Amino acid sequence: MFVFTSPDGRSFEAESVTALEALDRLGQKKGAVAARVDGDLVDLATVLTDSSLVEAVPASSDEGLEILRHSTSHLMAQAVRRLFPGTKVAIGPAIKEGFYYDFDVNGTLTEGDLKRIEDEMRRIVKESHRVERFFLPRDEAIARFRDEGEIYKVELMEEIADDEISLYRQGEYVDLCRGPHVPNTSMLRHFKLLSLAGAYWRGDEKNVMLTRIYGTAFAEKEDLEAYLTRIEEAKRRDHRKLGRELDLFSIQEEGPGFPFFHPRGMALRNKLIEFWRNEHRRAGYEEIMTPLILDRDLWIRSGHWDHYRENMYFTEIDGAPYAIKPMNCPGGILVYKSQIRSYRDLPLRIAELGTVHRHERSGVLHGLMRVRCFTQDDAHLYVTPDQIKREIQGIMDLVDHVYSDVFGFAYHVELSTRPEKAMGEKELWDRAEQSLQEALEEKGVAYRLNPGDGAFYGPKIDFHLEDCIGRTWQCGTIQLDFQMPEKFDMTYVGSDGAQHRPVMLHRTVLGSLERFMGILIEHFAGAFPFWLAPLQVRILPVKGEHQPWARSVETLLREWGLRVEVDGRDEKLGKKIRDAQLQKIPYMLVIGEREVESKRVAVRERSKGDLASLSLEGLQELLLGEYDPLGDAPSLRRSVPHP
RNA sequence: GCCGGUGUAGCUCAGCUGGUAGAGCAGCUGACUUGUAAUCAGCAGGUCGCCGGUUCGAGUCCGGCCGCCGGCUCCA
Repeated sequence: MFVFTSPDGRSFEAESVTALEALDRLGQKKGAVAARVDGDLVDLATVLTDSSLVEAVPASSDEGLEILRHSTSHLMAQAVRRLFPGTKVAIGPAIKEGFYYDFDVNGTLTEGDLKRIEDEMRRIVKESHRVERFFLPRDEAIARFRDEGEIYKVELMEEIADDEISLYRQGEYVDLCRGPHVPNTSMLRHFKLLSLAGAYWRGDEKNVMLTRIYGTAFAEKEDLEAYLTRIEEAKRRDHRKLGRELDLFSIQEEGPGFPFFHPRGMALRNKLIEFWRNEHRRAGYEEIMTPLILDRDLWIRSGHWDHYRENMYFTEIDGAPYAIKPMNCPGGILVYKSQIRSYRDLPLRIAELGTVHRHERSGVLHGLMRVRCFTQDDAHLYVTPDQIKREIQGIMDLVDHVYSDVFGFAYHVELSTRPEKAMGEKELWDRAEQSLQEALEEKGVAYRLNPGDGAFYGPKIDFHLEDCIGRTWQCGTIQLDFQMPEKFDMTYVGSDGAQHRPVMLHRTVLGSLERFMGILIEHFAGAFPFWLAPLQVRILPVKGEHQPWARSVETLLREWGLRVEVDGRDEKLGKKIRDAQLQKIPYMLVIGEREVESKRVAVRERSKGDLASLSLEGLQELLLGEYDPLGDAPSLRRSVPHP
């Protein structure tokens, strides 16, 4: 006899039961899609052959959803196989917000086919097939799938070491799978196929391209609907859409990947730069600027020619070869080398808002997030080996301050290690990777390992931010580099009077102004905080005759250092308010007869609505009291001139 | 770069099975003189992404190229 116990302490004895029976007898059957037995996820049909702790996995839990989605991907594969005979199936996992399955279809699938596939899926659900696990000896399983032409599954099975292969059957459909799955196709109700995409077999562009179908599934209908609505809502925050609506920037056919910044976008960008300069001055950085175009030999020497050439643009000057810089480091290094450096100068923190050009493949361009010309908020730190960790941690603090304190972004950290085409010796890389890891662990920062994704000259810590639909983008980065100092024979004079080799840190905080602005736009849905808003105040005269006072107030607010304009159009107030709301301008100042007479303004805030009628002193207190990370910037003068 | 989709006025979109383009908003002009999310009327605006082909005739069909969108691969 075995004893089966539930987490809440109930238990019973039995000879042998299935997980489902156990859950039933422990009063936990309802809503379960699988069971957790002594910590392992298993099918409900699994026969329990030892005393164990048995727990239900409800469909709505994270694990339950994953199982539900995984099972739905199988359901989809079954439907595709029915509708498109001869289709070979590849891989179909659950992912963050749904699932996908990759197929090798004869001919092509189009979005119109998704509906048909969904209909077939519903038919299979109605047919109510049991989803059963069974095992075959490895050779037998391989032979069986090979006979059916399932070359992708065969390839996967050949890599499985076990003698027995785990398979699942639902109706006529059999798939290679570890499970667990829901016990019956009838449990799959609330799903939707979302999109169609190409995907390389095993993610390698040298392999054939398969057709991937993305979909999602939820335990409850409302959850699915809420998800679909959320995706729709999120699309309204898309920075490409808002960039056009708020007239921030544009990208033209004449320059794919080369954004044009309009006056409003420039106001935002310049404010961001001002903020950035302020933070870096405080953090002990100096600033330089280096040329966009430099002799090709420099890039051969730096290793870019060997490791980065396909991403570079080249040109010629008086018949001699030059390159447009894809990175700022070589230029920065020349500045370092322009004089003899002493250990007393270190750590040397030299920042540069460096505009770089990189040839990105056409299919990857994406609004401001992925462009071919962008300005990095770069900096290079030249340090002694024993300063490395402290400087790395200093940068991490700066990044966290900017992301968390100032903008309120959630972010995650990755440690990217030695790539395939790395420059330099492995021991140096190991040392560098270890330093970064130590810095992270000492700070207690949670991070993901991203193997093989380092820069060609060094490993890096990456800071990733999310866009409106949850895609993540690398923004900040800290790269530890032992290679360039060698290549360029960089030195400093130590206290011993001898020459020593500095270590170099490459880093960004925002990443690039372009990408960061994209994130900002999506994060705030275009409703920027007051200090960043391209236009902070719009003054709305009720009638034409109120314009003189409106203009006076405008002049005054300019004096205060604010970005302000008057809506002098011959329109009704309601229209002016509507337009200002749509432009997401933080404050509207309504000026009518009452205001002109009393020398006041009626203040409307974009999210709070009509606030109050204020005197100019009261207005100044309100506006200049708004949060501003630039603090007591001298441009904000405090006196109230009387117009 | 690869796979799928897509490309009509500044923006959002109509345009059936081929018969040389239409709406709303925005713009301009005029009237209205306006108080917290759209005043009314008129006018103007398009080589239908580009190139080529089929056809008596192409926005519509075919081919090539370019851009854009979603992925993949690659990256700040």
